[in-house]
Amino acid sequence: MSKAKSLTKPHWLPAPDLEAWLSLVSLSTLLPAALDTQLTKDSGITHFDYMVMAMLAEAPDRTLRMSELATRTNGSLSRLSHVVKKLEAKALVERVACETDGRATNAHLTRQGFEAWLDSAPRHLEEVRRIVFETLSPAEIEAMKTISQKLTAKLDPERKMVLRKPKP
Amino acid sequence: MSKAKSLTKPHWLPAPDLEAWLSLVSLSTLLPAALDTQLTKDSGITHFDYMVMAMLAEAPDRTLRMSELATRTNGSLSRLSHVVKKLEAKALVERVACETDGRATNAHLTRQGFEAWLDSAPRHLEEVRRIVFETLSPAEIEAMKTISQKLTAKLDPERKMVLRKPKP
DNA sequence: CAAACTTAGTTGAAGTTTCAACTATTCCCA
DNA sequence: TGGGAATAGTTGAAACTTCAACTAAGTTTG
Repeated sequence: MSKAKSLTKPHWLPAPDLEAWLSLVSLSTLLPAALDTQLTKDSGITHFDYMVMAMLAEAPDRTLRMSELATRTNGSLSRLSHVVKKLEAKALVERVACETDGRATNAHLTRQGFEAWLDSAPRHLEEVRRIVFETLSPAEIEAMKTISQKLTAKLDPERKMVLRKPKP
Repeated sequence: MSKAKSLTKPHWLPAPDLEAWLSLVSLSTLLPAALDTQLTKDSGITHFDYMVMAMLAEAPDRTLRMSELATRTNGSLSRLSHVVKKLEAKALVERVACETDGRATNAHLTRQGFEAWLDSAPRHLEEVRRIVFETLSPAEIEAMKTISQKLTAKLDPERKMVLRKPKP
């Protein structure tokens, strides 16, 4: 007998794989939310703001090209541009035209921005320790690193997610 | 000699731990973005929309309480309410007042919503396979599950992130 | 049983992110 | 060398999420 369009539900992933997948989805939903909550509450910044400041703080001269900063924070150039504008309004970052390339802009973490980052870091890292390093064994931490690196490599094969293809 | 406020950078995480942590941060930034991109392009929905429909599709009667649905999708009730309103406007979901509890609302996946989900699932799962299951060994998949479960347990100790504490 | 509290959900505003369009500069190569 | 293509970045609008305030119904307890 012929069947009408089937209403069978597509668990098209074997049950154990589905469970593993959903646990990863939960993690990548809850983790960013938790980091934003902690940083907003304690320091009035988002986790993305924190990462922007952290990457600048570690860079020579506390300065990076916008596009390099976008790559290091895994953000789009547009997202970064909006966020840097906001941080500039708070005097935490300033933008300086690049002298050797007229198209480029350098983002520079101000002294005040550096100190704000320095202030926020201990409580943030405390939270990171609490969530991750108190929870996992050294072997699990190593596995987490390997797995995360393999997956991000698949997600961003060129190590450059800031790619933008214009229309034909 | 006494020092002014130190400007030493706080790598307050041992280098190997920092590397492991940053790889997890990258993953939980890039993964949701990749899922949204695939689903938006192929099916015009976000990953959160997909999860809402998936959870309803698997539920008896394709129906769940809003608060239960929020828990299963790891979203806030407010976020869910906005999204269900949007999906209702597309006739993919409908809201039905609960008869046994006057405060509660049931979300129900319409026939049309179920078919839309069914249409989107194969391409989505193809992407999930490509990203995760083609990339990791069975042992790594198992490790990913264990690690994700431990971390989400730490992030959401009550299995109920929809908690809201009113002011004193 | 009624006041106080808790639970369930919605809403509008504010903040954030994405998307597409745009400007300006540099690179390439014929 | 000059014109097209690629690169770097910005912007405003639309879409999405969070936050705080709010309504309404159920629960508890003095």
